[in-house]
Amino acid sequence: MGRAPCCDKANVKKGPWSPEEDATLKSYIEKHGTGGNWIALPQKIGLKRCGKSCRLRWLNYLRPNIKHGGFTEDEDNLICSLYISIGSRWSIIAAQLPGRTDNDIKNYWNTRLKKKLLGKQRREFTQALRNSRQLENSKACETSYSINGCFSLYRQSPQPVALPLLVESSASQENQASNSSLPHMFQPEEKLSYNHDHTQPNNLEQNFGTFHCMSDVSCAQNHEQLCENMTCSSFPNSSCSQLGSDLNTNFPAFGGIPEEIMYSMPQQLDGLDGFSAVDVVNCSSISSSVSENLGDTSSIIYASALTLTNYGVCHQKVAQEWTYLDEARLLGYS
DNA sequence: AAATCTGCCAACCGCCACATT
DNA sequence: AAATGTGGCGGTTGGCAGATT
Repeated sequence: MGRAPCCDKANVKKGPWSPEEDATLKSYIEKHGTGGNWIALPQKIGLKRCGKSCRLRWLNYLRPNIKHGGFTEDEDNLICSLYISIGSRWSIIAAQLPGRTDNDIKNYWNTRLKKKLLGKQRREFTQALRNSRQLENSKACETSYSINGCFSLYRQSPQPVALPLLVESSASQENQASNSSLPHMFQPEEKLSYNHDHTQPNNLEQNFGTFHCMSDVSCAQNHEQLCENMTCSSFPNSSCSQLGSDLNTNFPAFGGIPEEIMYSMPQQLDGLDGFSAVDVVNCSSISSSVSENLGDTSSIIYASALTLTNYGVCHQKVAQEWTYLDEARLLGYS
C-alpha cells in the first residue's frame, strides 16, 4: 500500500489566497519550516488548502527575497539566451535569476518577452535581407552555399546564440553523453561552405557566420547532390528529411516553441510584433520533405539568423513563401 | 456609459520520476 | 514487485484591470 491521499479535494479551498491565509502559512514556515511534508502542513496549521497549493504559494509569493515585476534588460537577455539554449525549462532558468520564480519567468516570457524577442528578430531579419540582397547583386555570377543545418546564421546577431546540435563531432558527442539532460549546443567555430572552385573562400562569410551541421557536405555539383549528400553525424542513419522528427525526439525542450512560430501563416503573424522566419525562394530543387522538416525545426532561434539568398539552401513550408515573398515585395525586392 | 477586447498573472491541472509502503 | 503517495515541473486557465470601441 502507498501513503494516505494528500488532501480531501472536496474540502479544499481554491482560488486566491487571503492575507490571513498568507500570514498563517508564512509565520508557520518561518518558525518551523515545512517539516519536509507539504501535504501534511495545511492540516497542521488549520488551512483548508491543498499541500501543493501551500507549496506553490510559499515558493512563488511568500518566500523571502522574492522579486516581482521590474525585469531588467540584463535579466531579459539572460532569459532569452537561456530559453534559446535549453527551452522552456523554467526552473533551471529561474535558478540563474536570484529572487525570480519559475512561474514569474514563465509568465513574463509568455506575455512580453516572447513578443519582444520576436520583434527584435524580425528587425534583424529585415536588415539581413537587405544586406544579402546587396551581396547578391555584387556577386551575381558566383554560386556558393553556406550551411548551418541548411541555414546560415547572420553574424550581426547581437549575442552569441547557442543552438541545438544537429550534427557534431565525435568529441562533442562524448560531451553530450556526459550531460544527457541538456541538448548539446552549437559552437560557432566550424564552418562549411561550398564554392564551385572549392578553393575560394565564400565572400558571404564576411557577412554570414556559418555553423556546421551536415558532416558530409563538402562538395556538391548542384542543389540536388548537395541535399543527397546531407547526412547528420549525430543521427548517423538520418537524412535531412528525418531531421525534423529527430529534433523533436531528441530535443523535447524545443517542443515548446510556439506553434505560431513554427507553422506561421501570414494571418497568424499579424498578432506578433515580429516574427518573420526566413525562407529562400530560389531553392526549389530541395525536396519538400527536407524543406518541411527543416522548416519545422527552425524556430525563433533561427528566425533572424537564417538568411538565405539564392546562393543558399533550404526553404520552409510552401505556405510561408507567401510571407517572405510578400515581405520582400514590401522591401522593394521584387 | 456600456460592452467588448486585451494583457497580465496567480493559481490550478496533469504528468513524471522517485519514494514509500 | 506492485501500488500508491509526494514533490516538482511545465502548460494552461480564469479572473481582474485597463484600454478600446
